[in-house]
Amino acid sequence: MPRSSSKRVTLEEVARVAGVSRATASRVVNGVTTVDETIRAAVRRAIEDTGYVPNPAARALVTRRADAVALVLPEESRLLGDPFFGQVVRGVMTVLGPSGVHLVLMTMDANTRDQVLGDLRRGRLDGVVLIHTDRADPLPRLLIEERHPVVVSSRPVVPLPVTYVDVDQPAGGALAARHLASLRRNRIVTIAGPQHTTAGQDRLIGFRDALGDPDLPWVEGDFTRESGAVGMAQLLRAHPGLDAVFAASDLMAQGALAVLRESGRSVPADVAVVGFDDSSAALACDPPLTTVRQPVEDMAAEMARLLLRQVDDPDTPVTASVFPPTLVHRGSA
Amino acid sequence: MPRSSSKRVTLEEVARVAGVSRATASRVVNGVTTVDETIRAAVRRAIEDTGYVPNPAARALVTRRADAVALVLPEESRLLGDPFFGQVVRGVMTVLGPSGVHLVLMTMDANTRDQVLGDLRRGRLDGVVLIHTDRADPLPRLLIEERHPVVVSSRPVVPLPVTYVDVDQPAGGALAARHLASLRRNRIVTIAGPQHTTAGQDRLIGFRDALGDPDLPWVEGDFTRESGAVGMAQLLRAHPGLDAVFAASDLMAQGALAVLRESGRSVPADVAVVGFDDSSAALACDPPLTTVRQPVEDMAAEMARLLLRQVDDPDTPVTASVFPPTLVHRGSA
DNA sequence: CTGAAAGCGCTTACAG
DNA sequence: CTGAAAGCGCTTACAG
Repeated sequence: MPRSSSKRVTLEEVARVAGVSRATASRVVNGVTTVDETIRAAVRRAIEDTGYVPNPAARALVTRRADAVALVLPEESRLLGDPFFGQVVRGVMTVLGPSGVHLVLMTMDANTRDQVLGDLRRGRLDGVVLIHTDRADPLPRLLIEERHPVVVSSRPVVPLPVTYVDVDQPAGGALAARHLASLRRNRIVTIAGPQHTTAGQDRLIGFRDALGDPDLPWVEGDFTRESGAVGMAQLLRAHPGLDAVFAASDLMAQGALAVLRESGRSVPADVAVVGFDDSSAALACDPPLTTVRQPVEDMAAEMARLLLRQVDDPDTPVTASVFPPTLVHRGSA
Repeated sequence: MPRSSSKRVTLEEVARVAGVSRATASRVVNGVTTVDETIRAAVRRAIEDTGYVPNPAARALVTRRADAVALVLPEESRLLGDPFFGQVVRGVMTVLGPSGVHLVLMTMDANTRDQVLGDLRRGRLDGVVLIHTDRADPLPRLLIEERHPVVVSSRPVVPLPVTYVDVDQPAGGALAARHLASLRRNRIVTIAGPQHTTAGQDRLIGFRDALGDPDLPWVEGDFTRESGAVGMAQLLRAHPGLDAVFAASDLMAQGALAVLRESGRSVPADVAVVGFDDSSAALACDPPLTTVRQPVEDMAAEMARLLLRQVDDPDTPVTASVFPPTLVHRGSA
């Protein structure tokens, strides 16, 4: 039973109680296997008796490990409170928790870049997971240059030797395409995501290729509801006879749905609609949205795993981990 | 301009470059005011030139400060992804960010208690903010006993000398009561929260007192949608003529709304409904819910502030910080 | 397999 | 106002 000692117990005291050197006590604490069994037992008991807990600062000073990594989310307003964010945090935590590594939460604002770099340089952070970094953000490149462990949440637009985790975006587009084709729709259009993002590009490519229609009508949105509405209106004007639309995000699908309703078309009878993300918006839609789902929590866990691996071995080669999307069948298509 | 030195720069080197002792260099770094202006400038320049960043582990070893606090959320599944959670994180971050204190995120599971206590004991964490701790949870008491800085998110049910932040719950109940009274409703009922929580008790008390009706019909729910539905059905059976209901949570109000609709009553024409929390559920309701709002983000910021104060001075007296609720007027009442 | 010793990079009484 | 020195609590070559 640990003594409720008011004084802080150090390894020194454990060594004294166990009748060994501080070095040996340290070895037992750190699970070095070469220590004699009897001695090990004595040290164990001493630890129990004294209620010893190692001082992480002292340890970090020599090991140069903080046992803490940062999770950097876009900007305050955007993701916090979004269920997507909750899934990311949960996924990361499932792998960090057991390892005792601290999850330090940050949002990307003016000083976050400096703080992250500073914390990494001074060894206050071992690595960082970057969620949805803007393509113009210099942070990933800076981190790579300084050789800090980092994992990003999607394939970078500009080629960069960085480890990332992503959903198979083209496959997601293809999933939507095949579903609409199976419904015998043949006047299909799409509201694509921003073409300066890989998600935007790849979902469009995958969708178009699976359809085998190089002339597929499409407009570009920016993933927001508003852009979905605008895009839908445009498409309706140019192709009044359309009978199916794939929106590269649930929010855009939601915007499209509203415009379709205003135009007097019913979903899915007149027009089938498929979204992307399986966000909370998908369920809020009327009818609920058929959509392409990415396994966010699993992906986040994988990001944490890949990061920890880099922390353990800085020479771990850069890798990409790509997850298969699935189609969630609901009322809209 | 900082040299991009490959070697880690220590205070030792700064001192050498500036031609002073390590002690003096340290004083400049830490903003000690008694240092001669000329010397201070020299050290500043040396820091610039060398690109020095202090090693937090070394500093922590002597100052016994981790400059990190934990935010402990209920359990994985419940809060993550809830907008409420996003507001809490944001509020805490607004005060932590500028001070450079790390926000370590944890959820309450089997080993969280041990981890928090361990991290606090070994100085890896300076303090902890506890959100919605279960009343049976021994953690708050343990933290107090070991004199660790802690702030909890609502008044504890069992008296405990702990600093907390809460909304004025009775005032919230009163707000709902006065609003319904102003609508000339006179067959008012309420679905109260769990009576083993202070929120549950106080919202009921405030509501009943403001109404001045000791015989107010009420049932007890557990804040969930399901319990709201069950409670509404019960009340409807006993008081078919009711014309207003106050639910102590938006979720319960949502459950009540469904039951009212099934019973053929229209809201707010036949029955006025008021909820509590102003959660996302309030907006998802049809009609959107009139509800009592608590300033979650401000409250979270205050929790962080109170925690930091305790960290700075362990003898800071225990305090309570109570925020006024407001009524958000929407369609349901 | 074990121990004596050096060293990680700071801060802070204590003198002067 | 400044510096020499001790000390924070560990880990880890290096001998033996």
